[in-house]
Amino acid sequence: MDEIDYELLGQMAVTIGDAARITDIPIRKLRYWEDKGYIDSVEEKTNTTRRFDYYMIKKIVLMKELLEDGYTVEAASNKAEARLSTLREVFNERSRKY
Amino acid sequence: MDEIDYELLGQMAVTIGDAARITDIPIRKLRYWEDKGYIDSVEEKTNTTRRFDYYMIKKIVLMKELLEDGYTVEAASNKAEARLSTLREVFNERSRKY
DNA sequence: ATAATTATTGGAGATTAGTTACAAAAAGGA
DNA sequence: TCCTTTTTGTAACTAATCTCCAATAATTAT
Repeated sequence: MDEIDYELLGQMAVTIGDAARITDIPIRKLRYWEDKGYIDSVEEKTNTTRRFDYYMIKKIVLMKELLEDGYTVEAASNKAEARLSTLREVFNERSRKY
Repeated sequence: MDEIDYELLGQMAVTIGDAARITDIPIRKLRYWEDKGYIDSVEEKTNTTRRFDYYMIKKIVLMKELLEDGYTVEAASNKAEARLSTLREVFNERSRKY
């Protein structure tokens, strides 16, 4: 009962407002990044409003650091993806089925 | 980069609608349980709407099983708390500060 | 310097999701 | 039956998010 239940974690996705607060990236910017394809929100059947899962929050935080370091948004996205590849696999395996 | 970041996880709380979907407990029932003090939503300064964190989702799922097993809501709540005590400690340590 | 590309931001108007509060209906036990 | 626990309904309201059209910065290229 100590380890994290990935089945549950995979289903826990936060709203864009919460994502903005957690990552300290404005809502407007998150939507822009999604428009451009740098980040993705979970596609759901039930919800019409966006949700961001643990992996994506992690990626956004990492992108933020890379941007402060001088990378372009695209480069930051690519580098973040590369660094989080193992985490992503875990999330792809146990992806939520709404 | 493989392990779960509890700082992040501690901040990822879902809406009541998502909690209902994830746990398969009706929204109305979740509110009733909260009214009675069997479960708690995170108190936030920013949000006026409820949020349930990983620990609470876990507790709700466990309560559901115990209820199906014939326990009363109160008993199920107590038993769930007991079983998840170590997980709760982790969440208390690294509680989110909104 | 001007033009083109990349990145960010604003706001109106509509929609969805969540809130409380009062109330009623089941279900279980003494 | 009576009392308590548990669950559910709904109305009226507030909060949060959505899309879409557009504008402004900032950076890079010619």
